[in-house]
Amino acid sequence: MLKNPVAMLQLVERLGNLIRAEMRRVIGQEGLQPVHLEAMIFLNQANRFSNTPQSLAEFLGVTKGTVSQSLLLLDRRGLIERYQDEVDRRVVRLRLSQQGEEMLEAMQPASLWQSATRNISANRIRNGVSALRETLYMLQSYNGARTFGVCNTCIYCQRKSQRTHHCALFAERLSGPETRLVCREHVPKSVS
Amino acid sequence: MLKNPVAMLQLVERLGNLIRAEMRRVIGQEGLQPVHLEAMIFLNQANRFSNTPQSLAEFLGVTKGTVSQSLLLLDRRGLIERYQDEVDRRVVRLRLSQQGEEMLEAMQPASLWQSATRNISANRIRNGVSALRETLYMLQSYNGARTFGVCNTCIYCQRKSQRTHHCALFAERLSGPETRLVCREHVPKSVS
DNA sequence: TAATTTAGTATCGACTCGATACTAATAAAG
DNA sequence: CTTTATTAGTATCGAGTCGATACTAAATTA
Repeated sequence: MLKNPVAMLQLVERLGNLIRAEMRRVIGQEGLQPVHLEAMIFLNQANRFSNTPQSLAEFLGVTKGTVSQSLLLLDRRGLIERYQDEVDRRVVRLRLSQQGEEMLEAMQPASLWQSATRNISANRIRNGVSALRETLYMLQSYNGARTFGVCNTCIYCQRKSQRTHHCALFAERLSGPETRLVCREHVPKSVS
Repeated sequence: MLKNPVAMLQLVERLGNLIRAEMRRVIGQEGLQPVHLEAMIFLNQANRFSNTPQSLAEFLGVTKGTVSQSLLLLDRRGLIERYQDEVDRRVVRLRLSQQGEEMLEAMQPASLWQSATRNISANRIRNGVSALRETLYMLQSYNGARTFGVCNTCIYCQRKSQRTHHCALFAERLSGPETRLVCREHVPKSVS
């Protein structure tokens, strides 16, 4: 019956709602919904093993049928491109279109948050990030959800030289920039 | 271009999505949506100055038209009761019905979160709560949103004796339990 | 007394979302 | 090899959200 964890939950819920409301405000005039912005943010960060409808559905926590509808809309609006995978011809690959990238760049969804956190001490934020991250990992492990972290925090990521890395799961080479992208197969190095 | 605040934003977004997905799971078989659960949680905590459709709309960050629809559904399901205010006959008062209270009690929406935070040090959680709270206050002040805090953290709440408090805004007496309810007119005592 | 504001409801259209049913490509089993 | 799963994705349906708009009725202001 600890009170602080409940307080944290309510803060996260309330902040989440405010973020969604802010998304609605920013994106509403484009005729989009919050989930569309979330999808675009994900596609902007997903690596080449994770830029599929299935992966996006897992990230958003919705069914593949639902995500298929949202992708239809984003495609109609010209914000994403869909193309078939060459190896496995069942899978569809997704990427932001030029227009999608420009829109995402233009609306800067994090700017308000940046202002809001400006006067909070770096140490307090670090502590907050740490507590939230740990909670997230626990919640994800409870329901078997993926962590969707970036490669350089993943147990499968091995540094080969100054500039090249290697993914032990997919057995493929990773460039430096690629190690900062989000992967659906991510397994966190340590749960600290 | 600080990285930690962005990390915190992404964590809050992701946790918010997971909480919504969990809500869907818990409440889906009742034929309800996440927003219905949020409304019920709010109504369970709202004080007698804040238990109205307007107040709920502001809390949820949606329009009064939208909230009116959700209330219609909750009413049809017998989870809330609506009654007219005696003084101002335009306003509708809301409260959970017996059945609504029982349902809310039964599904314990915070239980998974309690488990997830069990092994995090109290100090780290305190820091996290502090950072999140400050961010929330900043975001709320930016867009003029209400803080929706409990009376005993509000500048208008004055302690009269051991057991009775007084609200300087509404100029009314508050019982002890009432000072732990959420108010739409809440103004935080300090932004620390 | 008239004009304005406020609280709430009703209706419409676009979209989400889960459920179900489907297609097509791949993988597994015999 | 062929048959049988399994997997990735799409299509369709119904209930509901959500903003926008238009409305009613009560309260407030002029």
